[in-house]
Amino acid sequence: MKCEPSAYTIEDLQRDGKTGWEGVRNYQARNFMRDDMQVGDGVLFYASNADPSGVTGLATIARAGYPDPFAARKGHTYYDPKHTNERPIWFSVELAFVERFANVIPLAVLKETRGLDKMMVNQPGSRLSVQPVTKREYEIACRRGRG
DNA sequence: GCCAACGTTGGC
DNA sequence: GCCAACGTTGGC
Repeated sequence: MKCEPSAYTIEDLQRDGKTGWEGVRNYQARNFMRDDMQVGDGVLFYASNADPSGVTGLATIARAGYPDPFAARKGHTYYDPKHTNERPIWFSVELAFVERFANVIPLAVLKETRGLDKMMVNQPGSRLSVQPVTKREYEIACRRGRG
């Protein structure tokens, strides 16, 4: 799951312990959160538009997909008039902090790591803010992040 | 800050 | 339903 450091970081998550992941407004990313994420699933936390961009730590799914509360809040940045409580369009999950990597795994390192070549984030033009990761890729990334 | 890639919007 | 215009993402 990607986020720009100006919005939220792994340090913020460490401080908060838990956070709701609101504001995803892309249907494919929405589908991953709504349909595929289960409580206890592992999450690679990725800092985008960062220096360097890369995986900064680990989180876990603390609450599976539920309607994005801000999508129904008039006046909120994330408000969408087409979204209602009866017919929700946008979904959130809750993340819980797991671990902060001592060193960021920069994107360039992800790209050259054996076994991660098929990872979505390594495909050209891959902008989705929520992407699937295989168990194997997750484990390889963990090893890298822990040095 | 540039710009390529990509998603969304809206006129027709 | 096509597709040009436009907005956003995000690496560099």
